[in-house]
Formats: sequence, C-alpha cells, structure tokens
Amino acid sequence: MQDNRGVTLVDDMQWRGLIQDSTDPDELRKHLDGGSITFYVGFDPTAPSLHVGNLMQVVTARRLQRAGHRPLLLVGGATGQIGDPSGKASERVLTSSDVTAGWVERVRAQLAPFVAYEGDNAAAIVNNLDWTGPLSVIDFLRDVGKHFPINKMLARDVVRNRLESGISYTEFSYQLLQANDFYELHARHGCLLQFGGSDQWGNITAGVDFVRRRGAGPVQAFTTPLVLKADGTKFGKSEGGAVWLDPAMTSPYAFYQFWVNADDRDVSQYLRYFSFKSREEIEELEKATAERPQARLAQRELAFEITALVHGEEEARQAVAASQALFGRGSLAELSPDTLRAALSEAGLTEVSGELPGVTALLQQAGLVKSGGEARRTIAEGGAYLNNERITDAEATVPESALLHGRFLVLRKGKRTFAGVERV
RNA sequence: GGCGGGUUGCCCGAGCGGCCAAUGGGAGCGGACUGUAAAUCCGUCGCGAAAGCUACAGAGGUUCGAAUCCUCUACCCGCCA
Repeated sequence: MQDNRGVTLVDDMQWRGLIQDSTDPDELRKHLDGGSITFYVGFDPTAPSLHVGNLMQVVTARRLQRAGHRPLLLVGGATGQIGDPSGKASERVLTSSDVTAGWVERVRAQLAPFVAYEGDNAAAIVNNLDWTGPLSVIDFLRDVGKHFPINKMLARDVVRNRLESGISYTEFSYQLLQANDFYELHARHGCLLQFGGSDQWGNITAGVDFVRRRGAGPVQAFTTPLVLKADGTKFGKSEGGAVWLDPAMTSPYAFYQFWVNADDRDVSQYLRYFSFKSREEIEELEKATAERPQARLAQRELAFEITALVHGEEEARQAVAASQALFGRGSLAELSPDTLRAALSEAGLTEVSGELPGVTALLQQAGLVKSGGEARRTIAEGGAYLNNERITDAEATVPESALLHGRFLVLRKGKRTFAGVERV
C-alpha cells in the first residue's frame, strides 16, 4: 500500500513520528503496508467528552482507515467503570455506573464522525461492556485470569509504582479486561492490530500475549508517542482547563485559539501528528515558520485543519473570522454588526438589559474575572480593556456612547482573552 | 494490638500564643519586550469598595487573645508485635 511516489503508510507514519513502540516492526509493516487489516483503539469514558489528548488516537485511526484499513473504535463501557491504573499515582474514585453509561453514549457519538462507515473497510464502534458485562466471575477467572501470572503482573511498572501507595484489586485487574478486549475483537472481528498511547504499552502487550496464550493470533500492536510541549508543560491544557472536543465545553473559537497559540517549536511536530497534509506541504510550512515566525502560518493552517476536522468547516471558518475581527489591527467600530456579533458569540457573549453596569461588574458578568476584587486588581494592573482601550478607573461607568452599533461592548483581559457584552 | 509522627491556601512547603490572611517555591493571572510566540524582568495571587467576614482536617475546650496549647473524631505515615 503506497502512494504514487512509493511512500508507504508505515514510511509516512515513521516520518511523522507516530510509532513509538511496536511488537514487531517487520510484522507491523507487513500488516499495514500489505492488504487491508482490522485494527482497534480504545477510549475509556472518564469524562463527558474526549479532549485534545485523545485526538492523537482518533486521528491515527482515521489515518489508518484512509490507507485502507478497517477501524474498530472501542468505547470502554466496561473498563471505564474500573479505572486504568496506568500513569496514575493513586487509586481513583469510582464514577457511578449510570454516569459512566451516559459518558459512553457521548463518547460514542463524538467518535462517530471521524471514521467512514462505507466500503470494504467500513468502521465500527464497539463497546466492551457487550462482552464483559455478561461474563461471569467464574468464567473470567477460568478463561482470562488463568493466563496471567501474578509474578509478571506485580513486576509491571504501573503496578510496582503503586505497591507503595496502594492499589485495589479492581484496578489491578484492569489489564485483564483490556487484554480480553483484544481477544474478543480478534475472535469476533478478526482484529489483528491494536494501538494506543505510549502509556498503554503494558495493557496492550498484555493483550497480545493473552491472544497468543489462548491459541489465537498472532496479533500486533504499536503505540503513539506522548505529545510533549517544548516548555515542559502538559499538552492539552488551556487557561487552566482541558481542551475538550465537545463544543459546549470548549467553544470552536477557543479550540481554534488553542492551536493558533502553539509554540513555534511545537507546531511542526503537531502538524506531523495531527494533520493530513502531505510531507511536502508540512515541510513548506516548516520553512515558513523558520523564515517568518511572526506570521504564524503553520499555526493557522494547523488550527484551521484540526478545528474543521473536529467541528466542521463552517465552524472553523467562523473561528477564523472571529479571530481576525478581534485580533486584527482594525478598529472595532469598523466591523459590521453581523461580523462583530459573530465574533463575540464565538468568544462568549453575555447579555445585559437596562442600565449598563460599571466596568468592574461588567468584567465579572462577562466571566473574565471571578470576583469583584479580581476585576479591580486586573484594572489596577492595566490588564482590562473596553473596546480595546485600557480601563484605568475601576469605578468608571460605561456611557451609552461606548456601545458599538448601539449594542455591543468588547471586553478583554490581558492580551488575548475576549468576552462580548450585548445590551438587549 | 502497642508506641511515635503528621494533616496549612490550586500544588509543594515554613509557621515563636498576640506583630498571621499566614515566609518561601511552583502553577495561575496581569504588565514590559514581542509575533495572540519563547526566554527574561516586574507586579499580583481568600471574599468584601470599606468596616469587616470566612480560613490553617472536623468537633469541642483553655485563654483577654490560638494555625500555634488541651481533649475527642477521621484520615495518612513510620517503628514494634
């Protein structure tokens, strides 16, 4: 399987840096560059939405399908109720079953648009609760547990790190469930490959071994690298919180802004990981970044593509337009009412009626600050702006004449956090 | 089961009975410089306009006055059995 220049899927993935570990590089190449195979990647519903940290897996699944392979996207209705100890310093508090059930549905719906359901390699979304739920304890212990030597399990880093701080039998058992998933998917759908984040390596190889021990397989696996940021902070956080894929939790505008603000040092790697642009296009953008970093061409292209992928082209275009309107050098008064309203809606628009509150209350109502004290402090620090003009007096009131087009106010905190107010 | 130590603001971590809303670091936030970048420097960082209020695991108590002393409760960590 290769494109017209003889570049295979695995070549491309290696160039992109997508393959961290693999069970057997030669076999992996045979599978991925050979015919069409069925693969799976799992997502545990640990929140009401996926976040950008999950995007690597989502995009990679899409990438494999585009190359002709058949994706099984697994939602962890069962494993999500148990809790994966991988990478966790302490036991997690269980979420109630019905809450998890709700998250399962949301995650399932969220995953759906990223893959195609037609053709020979039509994707399927599966839920491990379907086969784990009906499994009796006796069957589980006899058919699954028997293949897991305790001494091996205790030696795993994930478990060893927790021996001191404590780990319950529940979390200790997690990898058995995930291993069994691979077996079930192999048996039911002929799944030959699993991939996941590098923190999943232990769980994944447990599955590969398990399939073999039960006399099936062989099956293969690989992991994608952990996404790192040049400044050492965690990837996927913005303004304190996670960047979610759900537009109700992170607006498309905020989502777009997250990518636009990518560090110059990181943007090239992000393009390789997340974008479907060709190697030539990406190298072109890398050159642009090196020559004119201030233009942020690579960031803009990345942000548009990913926002369009997650929220659709129309939303992405609106995020771009809003960003241009708010960050453009032009005067806000010159923006048409429609443009202004659209931009502010993207950034977050609060309605007020009647008399305009003072600037302190306004900042608070618009959600830019949490308390009146913080509003005052921000003003004192020179970090609050009304219609792009610095607010100098915390006691100031807002005159009617400040309303753009007779109804809008543009509030800003710091350099890049905007909020709109509409007088209705 | 016995003995000892611990529980402080988002995190780590100081804290003499009054001068403690609580040292310091990190994160966060703002400013300057820039490119809505990085690095750096500066400022800020419970609520309240203020008076004041609420805070140092929880509940009581001693005291004019407690994060600091006493008692009980919960949780954590050592040592012994």
